[in-house]
Amino acid sequence: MRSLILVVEDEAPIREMVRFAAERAGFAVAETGDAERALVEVADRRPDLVLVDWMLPSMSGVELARRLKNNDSTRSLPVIMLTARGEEDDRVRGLESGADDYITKPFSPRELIARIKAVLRRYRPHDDDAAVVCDDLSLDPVNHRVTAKDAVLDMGPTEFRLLHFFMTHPDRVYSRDQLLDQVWGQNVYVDERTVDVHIRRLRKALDVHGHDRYIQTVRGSGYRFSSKG
Amino acid sequence: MRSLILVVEDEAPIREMVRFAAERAGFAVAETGDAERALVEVADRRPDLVLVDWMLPSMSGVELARRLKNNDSTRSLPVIMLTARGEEDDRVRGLESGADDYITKPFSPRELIARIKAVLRRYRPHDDDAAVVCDDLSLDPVNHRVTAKDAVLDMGPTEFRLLHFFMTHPDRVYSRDQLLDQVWGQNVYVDERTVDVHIRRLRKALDVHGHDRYIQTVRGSGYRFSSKG
DNA sequence: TTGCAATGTTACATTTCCGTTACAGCGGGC
DNA sequence: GCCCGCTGTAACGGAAATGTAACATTGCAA
Repeated sequence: MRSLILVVEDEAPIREMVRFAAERAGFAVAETGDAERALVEVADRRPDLVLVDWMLPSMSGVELARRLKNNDSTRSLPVIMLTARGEEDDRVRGLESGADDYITKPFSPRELIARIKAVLRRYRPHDDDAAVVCDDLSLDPVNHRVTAKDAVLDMGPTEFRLLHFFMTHPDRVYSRDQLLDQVWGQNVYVDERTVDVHIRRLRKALDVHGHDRYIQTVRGSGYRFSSKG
Repeated sequence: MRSLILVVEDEAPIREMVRFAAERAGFAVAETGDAERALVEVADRRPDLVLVDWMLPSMSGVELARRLKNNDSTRSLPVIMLTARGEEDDRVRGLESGADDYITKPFSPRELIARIKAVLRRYRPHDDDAAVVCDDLSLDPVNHRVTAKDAVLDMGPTEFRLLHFFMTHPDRVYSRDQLLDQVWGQNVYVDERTVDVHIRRLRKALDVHGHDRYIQTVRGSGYRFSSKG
């Protein structure tokens, strides 16, 4: 049985409707009205999906979504945002915060189910937390640590996620768009050239002694990580 | 230059805004108010994306999306639906009809661009990525790499696309015009003699040892790629 | 063979793409 | 509050790729 967590302020109609719809779709529903509490629930229950109301007492829904997406252990958790505001700027901020989709209130149970299914369908589950080894490199997702020949490499979070993606998908060219999708998130709208900069930073971090031979540029297409030097 | 087709009834604000946003994002915009006409435009212009208004005179946007998704040649074409607020049931039908996303009016240029980019990013992996092998040559579209007897051949992007087309259409004569259409694009006009130059460059790249026997000149007609030496 | 048109080859200016650096904004930790 | 690390954007310079033109060569026909 799949499960979802509903984070919503005290709004009886919404709560009842979501419960009705979700249970019809085969989801177990847990709910809380407090964002801090929601973080604990997520860690505890490990749900398949989180529904977050835009307005929350202690923390905004945007902030909650952002926190979930900034945490490595919850990044792969789909988040749908509930919002009453038709003001488009807020909706963009909702998407940019990392939410995978949003629904504008009022909405029907049918729409909710359709969106849940759509999000789960297009969501690709992240790889598990197994350590990854390529040639001389060893990456430990749990401890956020990369070592090359017993030397611990220093890099930022984005560079780490980028390297993690590369090491789990080696020897294949990825466009900047695809990398943004996979490493930054599907609803993040940043300039493609940002990838270049982080590639540079990652190369610098990997370049312990001598030239980095892992990341290759494929002109006009993107970048490729080579598993064997 | 990427292009999109906007299918919308006579609504000047929407049309102007989409045009503004799309051009800023580097899209050429073609528009029509008629769904039947849109199907023709799609076949003709082969756009990268279609924006469909939910309300259309001759055919509903839902119906148009369904038709596009039921046709093999247009199935991989991303469709975004534009819909007025408050019709959540319709929005569900929009998603179920096969549209890849929808935007609720009113929306900002920023949101539109974000959604367009997200949808295109999602679609990129559906590119044809089957390896092609002819005689001694092996072409890998994913890695943009060509090998001949374990030797990696070095060539530019245009030469690569040219060779890719040849290897997927061997043993047939193509005129310079046809090659420009297939390899450069339908609405790009460059001098026909440019083909000669790139043929030359490709021949040079393929000419590892001895004379290249793959590309033959058919005087007065064009070039032919021979699958077997 | 000669002449002409088609094609091969090379050179070069322009454009596009990428590496690199600098910097401002933002959030977290103290 | 302040400092500091991380992030995304902009700007600049250089390298690769492209398209055009000029010249050389080939092939066909008269």
